[in-house]
Parts: sequence; structure tokens; C-alpha cells
Amino acid sequence: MARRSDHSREEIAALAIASAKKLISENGIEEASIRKVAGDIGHSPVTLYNVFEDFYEIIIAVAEGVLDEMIAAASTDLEGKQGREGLYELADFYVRFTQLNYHRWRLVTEYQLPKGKSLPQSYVEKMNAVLGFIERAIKHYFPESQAMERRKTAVTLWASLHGVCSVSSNSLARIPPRARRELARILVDRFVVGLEETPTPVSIAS
Amino acid sequence: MARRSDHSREEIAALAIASAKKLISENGIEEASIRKVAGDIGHSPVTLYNVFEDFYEIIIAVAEGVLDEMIAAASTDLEGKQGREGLYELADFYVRFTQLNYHRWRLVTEYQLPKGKSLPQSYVEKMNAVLGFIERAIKHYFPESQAMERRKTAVTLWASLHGVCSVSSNSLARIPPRARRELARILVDRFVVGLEETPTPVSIAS
DNA sequence: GACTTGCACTGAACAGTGTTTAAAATAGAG
DNA sequence: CTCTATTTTAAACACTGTTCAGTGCAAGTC
Repeated sequence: MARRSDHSREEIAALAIASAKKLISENGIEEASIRKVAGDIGHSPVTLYNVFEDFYEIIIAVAEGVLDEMIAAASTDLEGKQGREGLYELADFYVRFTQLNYHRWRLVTEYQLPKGKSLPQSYVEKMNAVLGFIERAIKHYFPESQAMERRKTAVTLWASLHGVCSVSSNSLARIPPRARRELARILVDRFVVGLEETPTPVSIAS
Repeated sequence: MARRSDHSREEIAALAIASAKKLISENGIEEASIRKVAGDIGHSPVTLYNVFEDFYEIIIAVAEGVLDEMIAAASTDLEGKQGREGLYELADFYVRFTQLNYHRWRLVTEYQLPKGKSLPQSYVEKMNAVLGFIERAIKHYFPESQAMERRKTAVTLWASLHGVCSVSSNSLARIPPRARRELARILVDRFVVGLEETPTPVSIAS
């Protein structure tokens, strides 16, 4: 039985997040539970409720962790990459990273926010940082005056990449995982030509 | 208490699937359970285990239902639509349909297949029928000899559309639902120009 | 040093989940 | 009317996230 001052609040939080990260990375969110996390770090579940509001807060922390890792990896891998070649590299990077961190990345794209809850500001900022990499990669296709259009195009490209990567092995809409890289390249093929041919978008009024 | 011959096997199956459809449509898969379905149709959960292998089989049936409905709706709405205009209509159709049937469509794209289980053949065929609509819409961009490339492009476009539509309200990667239509059009903007400019893809060797 | 206060921590309980087991009820056959 | 085979069920099992009441420890005060 863990004693009162064996670990501080912060230590317990760090231990719990590390344990949740391990559990989720290895077997997916479905196999993780607050009871398993508690058992793993040698405390009772209730101790975690003294440190976290609920299990969802632990999951958010794990999701933030994988965003941090993506931002760090992208910073070194995609530094200054732009245009056609930059977009191919970006696509490869995204496919590689989401495949390597499959279970945790699913938190980011598929985990459902419990109703009544909202994402912490820090999380939203990290999400925007990820989008920033795509925005920079397509930057030179857009004049500065078209920042909004550029932003929307970055979001579209990101969502499309996500679609290509997420429709994979286990969902009811099966595409073999090995096809992801090829489909991502096809996406960039079409997208990049589209961008090069019409640097100023033809945006259709709806 | 339901009597033995109140309902045949088939009737119970139909009742259960209808109830699950209602529960999921209204509140999402998270709020549906085999116990609620059983209570809803006036039987015990175990009765459902006499008719279905497990709860997953009921969910698959609901997912097949929404695929059926999409195929029926697409057959009337997208009949003969091709090329640029056809793709805009297809995108609008997809956005509209997945928004209207949000909770059930999430089954198709996000529900995780339990390990050891595989999708029934009928399901795979319906999934292919959906892809068929996209393939036909891009048909005239590809010569008959490039059927494989056309197929892959259709899958890519579908996955991208899915990405744009799925990254929405409740997931940890938030895009406001009202943006979906606009992003889908941006996607088609780029994609269509890409297709028109290079009818024979530039496929990059990897 | 003893006493009180307050917090950390706990096992147990609550309301759920999918699923299995064993027993009861029923329908049809002989 | 009895026997058998099947349908149906309540109860149990092993889980889930969360809440509650109670224990034990550490620090603050006298």
C-alpha cells in the first residue's frame, strides 16, 4: 500500500500519464482503464481521482503527449520544406508518424469528447501548431493577402491526409495499412497539381 | 415477459436491428447497449444471444443499413453525374448524407472490428458499391487501361472526403461541422484541377 | 509530548457494460 | 399425457468509470 508522501501530486500525475501512455500505445484505448493505470503505478483508482478530474483528463494528457512528439519530429524533419517536394515529404512524414504511433494518434482523431467537456487551451494550440507545418509547406502557393484561403487549404489537406491514414485495418471501412503511403502520394499528386495550376483558388460560391 | 412464439427468430432480429438503429441514430453508439436493445423490444439480453453471435453482429447490421441507404440515395442523386460538376455534387452529397446520418455513419468509418472477427462478404460488397459511385464520377479522366489507377484515385478521394467529414464536432481534432461543406469543395477544387491537368497520373515511384 | 485537524488514501459500493451458465417454461411429437 | 427439445430468462461473472464512508498518517497547536 502506497504511503501518503511516497509521491507528490505531480509525481502521481506523471506516473499515471506514463502508464496510460504505455497501456494505450501497446494495446489501444480499448484495453486501457483507470483501474489498470492505478494498479500499474501501485495506487488505488481513487488516488487518481484526487489528482485528475476524471479518466478523460488522463487521456487528454496522453493525446497532448503525442501532439508534442509530432511537433518535435516535424520540426526536425520538415524544417523549411516547401512546395511539391515538401508536400511529398510532409505526406510521408504524416503516414509514417501516425503508423508508428497508431494507437495514440487515434486518440487525437477519433476519441470522442464527453459532452460538457471542452479541450484545454494548450491542446488547441498544439493542434494549431501541427496545422502550422502544413500551412508553411503550402505557403508559397498563396500570396500574403490570401492567408484565410491558405489556412482553409491547409486544414483540407490535413483532413484529407487524416482520412487516408485513418481508414485502415480495424475500422469497418477497410483499406490495407500498406496502401496508406501510396494513397497519400496520390492525394498529394492531385493536390499539388491543383495548387500549381491555380495558385489563386477558383473558389466556388455556394 | 415475451412468450416463446410471440416472435420468430427473424422477427426478433429485425426488431433488435430496428431498435439498435433508433438508439444509435439518436444518441450514438456510446449510448446503445445490448441490454437497452433487449429492454426496448421486450426480451431479455440472452434472447438476443440466441439470434445473434454477439452485440457486434447487431452493430454490423445497422452499419449495413446505413450503407444500403447511402447506395439508394446516391443511385437517385448521382445518376450519370461525372467530371467536375459531378464531383462537386458527389462531395455535397457525401457531406450532406454523413451529416444527416452522423451517428450511424461513424459506425462505418470508426467502429473498431473486434480482433478475430472479419466483415461479412455482403458488407464488403456494399462498401465497394459506395466506392463505385466515386469511380464512375471520375471515369472519364482515365482510359480503360488505367482501371487500377482509377480505382486507387477513387479510394483516395473517398478517404479524403471521409477525413474532411469526420474531423468534426466531438473528436479531439476539432473542425466546426459547418466547415465541412466548404472544405469538401476545396478538396474537389484541387483534386479536379489535378485530374484535368494530368489525365494520366504522374505516379511517383516510391 | 499529547491532541486535534485536515488531507491522502483506501476498500467497498453503485450503476453500468458484454457475455455465460444453469434452470425454468413452453411447444410440439409420440 | 408424457417426454424431449428448444426458447427464454434470472442470476452470475468479470469488467468498466465513479462515488462514498472510513481509516491512517502528517503537520499545527497547546
